[in-house]
Amino acid sequence: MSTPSFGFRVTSVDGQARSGVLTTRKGEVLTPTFMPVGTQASVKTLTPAEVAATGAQIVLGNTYHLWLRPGPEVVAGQGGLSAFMRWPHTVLTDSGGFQAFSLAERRTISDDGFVFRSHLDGSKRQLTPEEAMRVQSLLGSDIAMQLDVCPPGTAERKDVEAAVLQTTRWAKRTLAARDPLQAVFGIIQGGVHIDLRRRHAAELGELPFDGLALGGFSVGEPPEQMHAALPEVVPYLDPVRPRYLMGVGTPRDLLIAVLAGVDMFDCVLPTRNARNGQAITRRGPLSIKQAQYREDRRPIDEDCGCPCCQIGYSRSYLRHLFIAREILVLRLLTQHNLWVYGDLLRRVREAIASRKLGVFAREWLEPG
RNA sequence: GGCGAGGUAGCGAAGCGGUCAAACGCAGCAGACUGUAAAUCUGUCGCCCUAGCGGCUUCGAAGGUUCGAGUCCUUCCCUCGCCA
Repeated sequence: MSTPSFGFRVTSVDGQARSGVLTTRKGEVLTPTFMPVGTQASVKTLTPAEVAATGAQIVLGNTYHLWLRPGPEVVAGQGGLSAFMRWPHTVLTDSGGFQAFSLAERRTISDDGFVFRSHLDGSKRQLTPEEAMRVQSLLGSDIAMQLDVCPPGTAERKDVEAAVLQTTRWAKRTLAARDPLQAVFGIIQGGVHIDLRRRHAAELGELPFDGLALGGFSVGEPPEQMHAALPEVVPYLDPVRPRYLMGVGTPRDLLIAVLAGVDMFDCVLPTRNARNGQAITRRGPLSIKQAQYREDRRPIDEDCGCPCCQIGYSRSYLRHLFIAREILVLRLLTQHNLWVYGDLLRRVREAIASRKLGVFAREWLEPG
């Protein structure tokens, strides 16, 4: 909690929700914040300036992917991840714990760590808590995540409990191996079990992490279970440290989580779904491929300030581009979706500052 | 005019006597996507419906052989190639 250049202060509180300022080596990040995902040192299809224009102040990179390719030494040789990808702002790196979940069939777990069979060439690679910290130090991210054990949403309680225990053991090893100049967040597991979550939050809260994350949500459990758990769990995370809900989510998920006291989010949903033809709007998702838009002259959303909507590209045109497999539409929809998230979080921060988050959230959560 | 190849669902293309409403690809339509192995994946894709080992109509046209024909025979129509 004494990492140089890293800090967090809460500036406004509205119920359980709070807005604040995260300070990193690169500058300030206003919270609540959404972090676009740039797994392989790139927010797919966009330049850093385009990402920043959506309102993002921090992006996420991935230990697992960059570890395998191009290798952390290459990135370090380029001056670190921010310099490498020409994103001059804050970068957070995920630890590879999620790949142990999403690539579960390609890895084994032991007390020491994970052994992956590389998805690139099949070679065996061992990722331990120490290796995850070594790699992230070389990547030079401003915030590193501990290696954790993320059980699927369908896991039985005893397996979730085991994951919690292992994650705590790894948390201690993580801190012993940390780069003292890099902020490090611990990851709380426990699935949808409130008691496990609270206990784990207390355990990790005792350790000198710079922030606390909630992992193991949106991993297959019904969204309502997460929605129900968040207000029961988030207030139990140390309020002086930033709280990060990993891998979440839809605009609705974000609002529910902010109301519960979450400060940071990341999710591939706006970027991946953009590339799969889905525009996210105030009124819900819009699948640009649908035949109903074939002759629709309207933009995705008249009230949106993103380049795509401001230029006035019609749904008809965007549908055509998508069906013709033109690359432009992937960029436009990615920008649009990230813009919607950036705009949403900006409004959320304003609403918290003026203590009107409840009203704001109701409007969003009950579209009509 | 002669010889050869061929006409199968919107398109391309399998099919060589029964289990063929007909493989596969494309196009079409719908859906999924939440710490990114994703510009990916899934379903559907002759017509009808009570949606089923359901009914009906199909494989250029007509006729025939057969218990049974997209598959065999005859004639006709049409494409493409080579030769005149």
